[in-house]
Amino acid sequence: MSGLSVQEQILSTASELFYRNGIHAVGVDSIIAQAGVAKSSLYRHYRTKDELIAAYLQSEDDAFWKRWDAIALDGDSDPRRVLFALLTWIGTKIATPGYRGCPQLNVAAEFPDMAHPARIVASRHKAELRHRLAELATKLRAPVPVTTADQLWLLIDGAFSNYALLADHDPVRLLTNAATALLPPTRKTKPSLRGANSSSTKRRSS
Amino acid sequence: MSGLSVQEQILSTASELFYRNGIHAVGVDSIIAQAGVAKSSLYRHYRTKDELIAAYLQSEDDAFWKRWDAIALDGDSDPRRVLFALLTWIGTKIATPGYRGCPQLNVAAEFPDMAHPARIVASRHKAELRHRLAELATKLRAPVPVTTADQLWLLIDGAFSNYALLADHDPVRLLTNAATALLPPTRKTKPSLRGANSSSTKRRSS
DNA sequence: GACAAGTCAGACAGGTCTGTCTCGTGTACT
DNA sequence: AGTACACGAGACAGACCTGTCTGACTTGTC
Repeated sequence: MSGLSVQEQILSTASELFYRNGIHAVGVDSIIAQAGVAKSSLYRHYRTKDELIAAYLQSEDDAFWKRWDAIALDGDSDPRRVLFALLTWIGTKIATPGYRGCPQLNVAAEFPDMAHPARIVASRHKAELRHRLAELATKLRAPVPVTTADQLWLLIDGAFSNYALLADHDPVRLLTNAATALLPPTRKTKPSLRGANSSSTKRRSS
Repeated sequence: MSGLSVQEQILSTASELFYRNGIHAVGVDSIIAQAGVAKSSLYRHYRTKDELIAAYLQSEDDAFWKRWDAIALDGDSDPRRVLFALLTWIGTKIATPGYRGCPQLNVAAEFPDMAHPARIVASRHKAELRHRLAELATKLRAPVPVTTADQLWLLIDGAFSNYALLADHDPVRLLTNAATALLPPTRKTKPSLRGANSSSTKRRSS
């Protein structure tokens, strides 16, 4: 019924448990129980639990960029609209019930050792985010693209980190408004882009 | 020699170990060993480990606001200089060797349960940060103080979360530049341009 | 001196953790 | 038919976890 190979089943189950409960709170015994596989199967496909954690983050990384590309390569060539679509996607994720923050940041917070295999994946993920934002900022003709990219980066990860307190405060609008403030103003006297974008919602209350 | 009461010694040692290694990686046995106290003493002052974790975050909260007030109430009444002094403090912390991120965010990432006593302390801490930033934004005459405050909040926590990748990239300048871009311009000119001043400093190294 | 409380030291219970190992079964391929 | 191997089930080792309990020592107070 599952249609997944044993290895896929292990990774899929581990990912869900890791993300929902945190790494240290999830033992391999509960993973194999929920996945319905034998412990020997888990250790055949993953040499250690640490390796499984790294594989979990790697799969999250893959899924993240796949979705990113689906939005960025949507056919819309206007970089500003692309950025806002990406921020809308991220803000929507944060407001989704069951969301628990960025997996990469969560694991990084749990493992101080920068040499941990999962930590290496997480660092690479954030470096990639930084790189892609810099590309976007360049297309957006920001005066110093790397600086603008870093500002957007912190904004996004700050939103990820505070998902619990932000979910009720329209993170989409918060992110898009902030991006508008950080980006160079649109030249032509089109008065349309100042926050009316993507979130024509009501005024925030408090 | 320590001059600390047994309870203070326990909390101090636990705080250091918790912060450096993460909560789950630190057992009470290692805390009492390093603190040089008996296990019964620990459990006399703290009913459970969870309570000790909450006390740890509470003490970090206290220290954070004490330092914040020392900067904010320094005698300088210009809110813009106050904000920049605070951001400089935070950016400097991030670039300090041994820094491991915001304790509140780290613990929050490790404990999904919002009802966990430590999680309650962390939520209160971030709500307080949000509140104080809103006060500052009001003094700064931001058009919508709460929005500006939230943007600064995400910026700060984004920097905290990425301390490892940011330490080598001048977090002080990144934060202050971002704040400049987010705040209303200082000059009494028309409030039409924003963000153009973020590139007034010298070029980033990379 | 008597008593109470704080403390240290450590045993102990009951559970969980990661990782190894054995054994029996199914299955695909030759 | 024979072989190789992935797999499930589970015992097992050795370590670690939180929390309780006992006993001896010290200190302060009456």
